[in-house]
Amino acid sequence: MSWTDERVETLKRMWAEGQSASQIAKELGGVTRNAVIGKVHRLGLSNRVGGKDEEEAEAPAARPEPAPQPAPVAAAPRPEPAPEPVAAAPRPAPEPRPAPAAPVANVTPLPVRKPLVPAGQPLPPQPSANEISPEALASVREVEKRARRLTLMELTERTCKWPIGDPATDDFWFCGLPSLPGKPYCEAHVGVAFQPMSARRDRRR
DNA sequence: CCCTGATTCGC
DNA sequence: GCGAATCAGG
Repeated sequence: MSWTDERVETLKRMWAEGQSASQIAKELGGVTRNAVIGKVHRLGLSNRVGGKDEEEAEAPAARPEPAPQPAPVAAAPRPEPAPEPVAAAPRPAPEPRPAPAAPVANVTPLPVRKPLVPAGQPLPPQPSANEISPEALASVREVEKRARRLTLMELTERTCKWPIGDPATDDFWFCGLPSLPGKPYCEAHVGVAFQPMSARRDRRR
C-alpha cells in the first residue's frame, strides 16, 4: 500500500479528529500504526495543534511567558477550533432530566446540540431489577462505581462496552473496565447481559 | 499487559 | 519517503 492522496487525506482527517495512530492504521488497512506515525511526522503534523492535551497533561504551573496575549479587539469568541468531546468531568449532582411537560413548538434545528436523544422519553431497554439476580445486580452497582467512564471513542475491543446512565444527558458513559476475552463486557456486566433462559423468570410486569 | 506517540535508521 | 524496531511512557 502506498500513500495515495486519498489515504493521506484520510490520515490527516482522522489525526485531526484525535484518532490514535493505531485506529487510523486499522481504518486505512495495509499499514501499521508505525507507518501512520511515521507519515504523520513526515507531514509535519505531529503536534496535534489546536487539539488538546489528554491523559496526564503537564501543568504549566510557572510560565516564563510574560505577555501571552495582547487582547486587542472586543470580545472575541472561542478560538477553540477542535472542541473534541472528551470525557466530561464527573458531575456529582446530575441534573434531573427536564420534565417533558410542554413540547416546545419550535424545532430548533440549530446549534443547540445537547441531547442526541430527545430527553425524557423512551430509554433504551435497561435491565430491570426484577429480572436479574440480586447478586449480579449488586456486583454491577459495585463495579459501576469503579467504572472508567469512557466515552464512545475511547472504547476498544478489550474494554467493557456496557452503557451507564442516560444517553439523553451528559451523565452517560461506558463502563470501560477490562472486558472478558471474547466478550463485549466486563465480568460483572456479562453477568447481567448473558443469562441462562431458565433463570429468566418472566417476572412479567 | 494493554495502550499511546516519538525517534532512529536501513532500505 | 517509507516503516519496523525501538524507545519512553500511561
